[in-house]
Amino acid sequence: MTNIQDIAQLAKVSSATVSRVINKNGYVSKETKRIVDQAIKELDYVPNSQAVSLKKGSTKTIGIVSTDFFDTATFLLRSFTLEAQKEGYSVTIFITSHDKQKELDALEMLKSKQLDGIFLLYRTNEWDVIEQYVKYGPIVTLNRVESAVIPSVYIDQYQGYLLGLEHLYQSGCRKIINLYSSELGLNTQTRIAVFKEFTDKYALESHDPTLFINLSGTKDGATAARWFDLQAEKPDAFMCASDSVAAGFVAEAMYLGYVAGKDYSIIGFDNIFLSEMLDITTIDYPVDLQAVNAFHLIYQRLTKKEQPLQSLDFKLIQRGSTKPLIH
Amino acid sequence: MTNIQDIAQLAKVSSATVSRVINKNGYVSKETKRIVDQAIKELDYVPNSQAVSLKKGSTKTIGIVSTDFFDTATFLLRSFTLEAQKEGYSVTIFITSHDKQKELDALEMLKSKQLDGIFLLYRTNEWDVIEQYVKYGPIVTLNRVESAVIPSVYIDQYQGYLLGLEHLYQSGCRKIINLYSSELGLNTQTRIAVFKEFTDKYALESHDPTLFINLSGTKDGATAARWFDLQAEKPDAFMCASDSVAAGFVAEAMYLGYVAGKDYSIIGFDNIFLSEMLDITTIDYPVDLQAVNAFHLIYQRLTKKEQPLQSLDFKLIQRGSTKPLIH
DNA sequence: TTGTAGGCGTTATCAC
DNA sequence: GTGATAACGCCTACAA
Repeated sequence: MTNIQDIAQLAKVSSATVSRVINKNGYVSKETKRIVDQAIKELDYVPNSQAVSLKKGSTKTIGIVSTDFFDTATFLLRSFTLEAQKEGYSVTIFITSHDKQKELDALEMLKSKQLDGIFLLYRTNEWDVIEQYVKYGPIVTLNRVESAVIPSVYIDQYQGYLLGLEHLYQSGCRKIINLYSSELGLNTQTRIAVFKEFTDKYALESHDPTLFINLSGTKDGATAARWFDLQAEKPDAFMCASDSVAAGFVAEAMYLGYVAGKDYSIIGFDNIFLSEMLDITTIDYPVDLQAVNAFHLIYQRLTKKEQPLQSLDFKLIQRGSTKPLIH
Repeated sequence: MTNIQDIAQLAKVSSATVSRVINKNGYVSKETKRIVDQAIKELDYVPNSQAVSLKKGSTKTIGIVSTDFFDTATFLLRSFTLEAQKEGYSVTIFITSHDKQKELDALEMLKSKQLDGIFLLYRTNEWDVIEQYVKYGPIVTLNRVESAVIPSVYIDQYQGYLLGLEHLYQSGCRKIINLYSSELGLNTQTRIAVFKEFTDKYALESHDPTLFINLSGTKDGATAARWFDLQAEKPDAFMCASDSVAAGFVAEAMYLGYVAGKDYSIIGFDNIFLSEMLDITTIDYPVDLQAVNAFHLIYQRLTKKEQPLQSLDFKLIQRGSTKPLIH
């Protein structure tokens, strides 16, 4: 493979001069620059990035680590990568499949200098073991975490969730069921708390949260729809933890003969294409901005350059799966 | 940062010995191995992978390049990464957004040794410029391409598509409309040809293909459904290029009052969760195996180790969006 | 404005 | 079995 020496030889200069031309630093006369550029073109030369990395101590590569890549994770991956590319960084992905060792492998790459930083979407190891690695490079996470060393782009779903509940109330719903996701997640905890506040405020009927927990995919939504079908005394409305669940519910309910927005109301969460496709009211929040912020946090720590973080707001996207407001 | 010299010093041996211990090659006595391992543990040492890469001339990293990452592309990404991880490779992703330069940037990384190989999902540049890069490392693609140097894991949709058409015919449909995807794609060409054969065989009515071309997302499916609604003389059935299109059609048609499998028949393609969710008959083929094969092709060229490729078969997944067969 | 030379951290080929 | 030592390809003081 052609290297910097070959260029130096052909251009009849030293390798140092060639390096200066390539990196555009240090003095080099117009004429020699021309000759060197010519030689580079002639031999079709491009610097060996392994050598550059070794010398500079950075690979300009950031890892994105998750238990798996579905739904929102793929959107985050996409936005994060696009943002990283703008600054000349590459993104390499790590799927842990809930395997602690695999997550550690990725973390070790930070230590072995293969990665400059890590965006950890959904973790598997305990926080204290993950924190051990921040001394090797910046780690940013999506999870909510109280850590002095690991910043998070987590956004509290409190506001968004309340937005949905209020909308249901204003449109006349009085018996609302929550479809929660992961049992242990802090989001679920938040939702349970918010729902209690909400039912207290309007003196509404509450329900046992444990009956509708760990629902995350479209299949879980379909299961909930079949439950709905069997009830003698049916609830007014469903508040879902994700669009996937809402979509699964709506699709299955449709086959059972129930029309969303008429026979019952339902609200999703995330505003991905599923809710748009099935005309489901949902809560929107900027997933892409979350990813952009994650990159900026890492970039800041890497370069000391400040990059402003965008603030993230929830928005209710009103569609056909809920009734219009009562005035 | 602690390096191999530090270990050598602490263990009172030379760096060469330490290297032997780490790489498990060459002779080293049980006792010294013990001492060295001890020192490594004590200083929490891990080899700098940049230096290893430089020395060995490989980064154990493969790039996956696509215009974007949606739908099937994310499944391919996922399966490919899982397979690569098994052999100790990392995968870094490149989104070109149809920008030729961005695709070239990724290709250049092969040249600059940052990547050992590339899996090119959806290309942007012409094949002859892409072929220039195979001398720097293996490139495998998903597209169908007649190239001596770029192998493809493409599978001819002929069989799968015919499977769908025959099913429609056997269940009584006589006026069938095709919803094609990308105008220039070879898959579309294949489909148009197969459809002609099919209509000739059964002496059925054909239709102008250009009317239903470039349909790829759920929105395009919805548009087609609205067209269907407006027709005085309606077709029996729709054969779609993807589940996304079929799903968009079914969802929109539902809101317009048409029930799939009753008022019309429709078949998707890909068998992703969308078709399962909306109970749409579809054509299944193993996307994951395609990705696995892609990795194996790259791996073979990188290591000279043979890895058997799996054969890929189409399968009709019969669901509620088509009528039962007539006996 | 340009060249020399040392070093980034590792591996591999020699000797011993 | 083990230890010097020369690469791998590049960057960057420091000299000239």
